[in-house]
Amino acid sequence: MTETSGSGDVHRSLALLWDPTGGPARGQPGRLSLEAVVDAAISVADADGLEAVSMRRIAGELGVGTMSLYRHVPGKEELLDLMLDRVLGDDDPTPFPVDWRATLERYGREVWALYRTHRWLPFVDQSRPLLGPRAVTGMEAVLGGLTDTPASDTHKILAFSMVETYVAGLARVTNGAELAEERSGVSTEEFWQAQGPVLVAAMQSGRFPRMAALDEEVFATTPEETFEFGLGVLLDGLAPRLGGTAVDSAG
Amino acid sequence: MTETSGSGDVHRSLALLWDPTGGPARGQPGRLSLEAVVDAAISVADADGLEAVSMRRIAGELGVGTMSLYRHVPGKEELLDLMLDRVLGDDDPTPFPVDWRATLERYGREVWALYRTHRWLPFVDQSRPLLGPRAVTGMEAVLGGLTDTPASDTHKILAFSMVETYVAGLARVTNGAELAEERSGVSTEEFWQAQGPVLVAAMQSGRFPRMAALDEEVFATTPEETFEFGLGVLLDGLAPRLGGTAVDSAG
DNA sequence: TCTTCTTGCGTACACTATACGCATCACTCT
DNA sequence: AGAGTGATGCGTATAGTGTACGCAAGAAGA
Repeated sequence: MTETSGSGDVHRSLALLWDPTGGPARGQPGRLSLEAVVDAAISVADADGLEAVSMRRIAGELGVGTMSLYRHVPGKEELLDLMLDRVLGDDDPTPFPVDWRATLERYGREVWALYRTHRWLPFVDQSRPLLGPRAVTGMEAVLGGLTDTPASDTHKILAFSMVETYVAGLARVTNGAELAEERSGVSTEEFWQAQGPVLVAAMQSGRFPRMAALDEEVFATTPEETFEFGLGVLLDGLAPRLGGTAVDSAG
Repeated sequence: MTETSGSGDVHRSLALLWDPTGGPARGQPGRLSLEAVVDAAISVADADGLEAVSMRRIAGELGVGTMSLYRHVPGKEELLDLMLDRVLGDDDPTPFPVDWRATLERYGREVWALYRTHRWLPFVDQSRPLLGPRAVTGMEAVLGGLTDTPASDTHKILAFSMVETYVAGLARVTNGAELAEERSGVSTEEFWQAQGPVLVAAMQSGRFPRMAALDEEVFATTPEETFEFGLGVLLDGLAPRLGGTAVDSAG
């Protein structure tokens, strides 16, 4: 699976993000809308993955010509940015408790759930995130939950984005494995078994004693278990930097 | 930037990874070799990024016909897998100290350095990692450094891959921003300034008081500072699970 | 020498994004 | 009502992608 880039024309994308009003009421009304295009793209991505999202496919899904899409979206990169902001959800989030640990924990779980629902999401490049209204709203809500820590704003942002980065990375691995399984028809188990013979030979060579001694079930950890482990590590590691108090738990 | 997938024909790739011998000495000797193809691909990726790595481009770089590459590599996905194992370096790594914290710290720094040297690397999908000889060698070395912890093998692997996942995620963001800057000619600063007007308007709306109150320099953290923060958090968070002792440091 | 096997590669096909230009139609102004 | 304006939908064309197929050339074994 190959990475997909966002961020084309910044001004144009921002305008579409913050001002989705239907434009001037001159000329033909138009049966196609920006919202319809973005929604169709998300449907395709949810159903068949990010690499199935092509302009032809979206247009076909909507029953219009391919180039008609370009009347509402500057290009594919901008479309991806719009998809990102769209899936963040419409409604105002329920406020976070004023408790940095509970806030970051809930935020981590929400992001994880979101990335698991839209499995293409962690594969969209976010190195230049366009700040849409929903993204800003969500960030504002998280900041509201972090007001109980004496840490600097810089540390708050660092903590916030570290949770995001880790969860996105884990979701990439998890979703990638699932999608590869569905697409190739080769299950993850079969995939590792296919590597078996070579690995067995390597193990028997005696060059990798510690790897050879590993129990097989070591790699059987479920995504949810991995996520819980990781989230716990993050919160415990952030504690000395945000809480000023001792570590709360261990697992 | 769009995500690139590895993992095509597993058996074929594994054979190429572990047995790069030149094949039977029948027929024409052949001036092209697997190693040359992989090296050329890495050169292109280092110079112009992952999306510049096309079969035509690699062939052109080697002065051969495009389809000649397919005599040595089953396809592009397999080529990416081979590139991955190749950049892990040839030589045996210097052994890790028997100290889980020092080991994971050094491992994290090495992975970070590697991902920063080959900036395309964190964009290659690793959800189905092919275990090449160099990858196995590296993992064996890390396991050797983790023998001082009473934690289970499962927890060792979890800790190990958590460092990998986080560093890869951070490198994706960092490298992605740099590459976008070089490719588009729009600097990161200009990019954020382009978002300025819209964001200022949003801030002045009063709907985002906490975001509006953020100091500007909050987003000026350098990649290295972010990495150091993250690595410290990880090690501190892993301590109660691996060390059985109290937290060592805070920053 | 003749057969066999391998390499190199030209051509073709099915995809991708998107630049350009034209016909169509609705609304606004005269 | 009629003319003018401007946006919409979209057909065509271009430049790129990965790769299946088949053929010519040449070296080693029989």
